[in-house]
Amino acid sequence: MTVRVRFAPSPTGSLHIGSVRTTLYNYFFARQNAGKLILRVEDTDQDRLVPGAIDSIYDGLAWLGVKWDEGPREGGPHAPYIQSERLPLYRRHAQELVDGGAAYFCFCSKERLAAMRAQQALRKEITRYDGFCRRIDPKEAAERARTEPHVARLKVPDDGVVALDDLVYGHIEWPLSTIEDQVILKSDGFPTYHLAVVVDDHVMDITHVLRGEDWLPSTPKHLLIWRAFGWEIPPHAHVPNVLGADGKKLAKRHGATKVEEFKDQGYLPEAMINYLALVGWSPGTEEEIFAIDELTERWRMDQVQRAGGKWDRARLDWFDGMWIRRLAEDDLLGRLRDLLPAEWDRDVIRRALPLLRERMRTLADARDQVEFLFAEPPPYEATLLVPKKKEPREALDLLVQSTVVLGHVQPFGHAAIRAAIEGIAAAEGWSLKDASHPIRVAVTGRTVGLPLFESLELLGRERTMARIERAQDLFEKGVD
RNA sequence: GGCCCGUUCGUCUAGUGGCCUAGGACAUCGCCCUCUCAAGGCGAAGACCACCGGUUCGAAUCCGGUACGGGCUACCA
Repeated sequence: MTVRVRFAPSPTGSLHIGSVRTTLYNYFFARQNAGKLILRVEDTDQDRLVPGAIDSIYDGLAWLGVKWDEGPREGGPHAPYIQSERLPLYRRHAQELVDGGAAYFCFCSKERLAAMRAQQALRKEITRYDGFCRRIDPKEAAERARTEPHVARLKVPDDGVVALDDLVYGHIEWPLSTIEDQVILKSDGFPTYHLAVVVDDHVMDITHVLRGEDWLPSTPKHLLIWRAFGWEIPPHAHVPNVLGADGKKLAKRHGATKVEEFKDQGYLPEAMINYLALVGWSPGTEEEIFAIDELTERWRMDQVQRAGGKWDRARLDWFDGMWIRRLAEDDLLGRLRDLLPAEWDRDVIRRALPLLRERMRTLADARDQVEFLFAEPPPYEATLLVPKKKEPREALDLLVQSTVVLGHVQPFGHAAIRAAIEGIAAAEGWSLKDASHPIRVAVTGRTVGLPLFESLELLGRERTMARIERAQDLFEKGVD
């Protein structure tokens, strides 16, 4: 039997990094078993649909490089893969349960249900459906169902237990007395999630249900539905959630949660995958840099953590830096393409790359770092040119000296430039560090940046000199 | 309230009865390297393994309880 797993997002928003992590685990599992990964869109709640959500799922996973075998756009033997397009299937199955006596029609109004729950809460009882419509004769119920609005509810036995041997969490039991007669078909004719997942997982031959831990509490409901149909229940594996820093489910208020936000911020998909895979799973060794194919090879279900993991941006940043430094030069350059103005000379950027890449946390950092090579430095105060413990006059002096010397350096390469500046520094009794400072500010407008001598080489003699001379002019007003 | 799950450095984690006076990584701090900033190297600090009790010659590891945290408790998924 070939392994078939699925990821089943609801199109209620943009692709969330928490669901990406779960999707990743499904992907690893499918791939390492030479199985199939299925994308199924669970849009049974028509009120919560968000336009563009499916695009976001496709875009996000495409960016990450996660591929699947069957889905809404790629089709497959069980199409359609969007639940709202499979309505007759669910209705038929709900009817089958009603006919078999495992489910029944319920005509209770929302008002009655609300009042009932309020009463129960008041008496400090468990709030659950009281079985009012269970007592209606099936024939009468069928008759009323023709004209009256109704839902279908699963008839849950009053006592006994349901149990699951979860591949991650182990054996779990639920007393049936705490589970209410679950709605399986809503009054708008749509199935609830509970009916739809079970029917689809069965019909689509899903061999392993691998999903987020937050589904654990509804699992007994699903188990009961599987049981009611008399279908064989596939193994289930729940994986812990990705949490916010406060330990609660990761949500918007914790900051960026959509993959597209990370893409836009210049993160590498490799880093995202690497980081995310390691929240909730560990190879059991001390290695931690893994490409998606290595993860696919190494990941094991029995190494999946049970406790939820907190989102840690700083750690993601570290992974991102590692991956930026691992990328081949051409590759890095390619990814920078859209982040840098087209008119910036790619050859210059390529030459700056070795200096640049160690200073990037994300791809978005590149622009700032190399901007001085293509544009004049932003305005700055003359005082910025003066190193600590030096006088403005001394700084001006040094700049003057440097234009003299840099005018003759041959060739205008970093080694010769360095030697020249070292020469001035020695003559003036300055440290190289201090001597570099005014020149760096003159040329870049900043006190920190790429290595200076290489930067000057990239800039070229003419522009270097022009900028240093302009810096000298700044002193005209200020000094004596 | 009820049901279920969880609990090893701030964070991600190693650890499946003796190798643990608990290892690694991120973050933090210091030193080195060094033209700045990074990167890199070295080092420090940081966890009485939630707590209490039991089993055992021996427990982070097994058992029970408690506490705390989380999830669910909808005609949401």
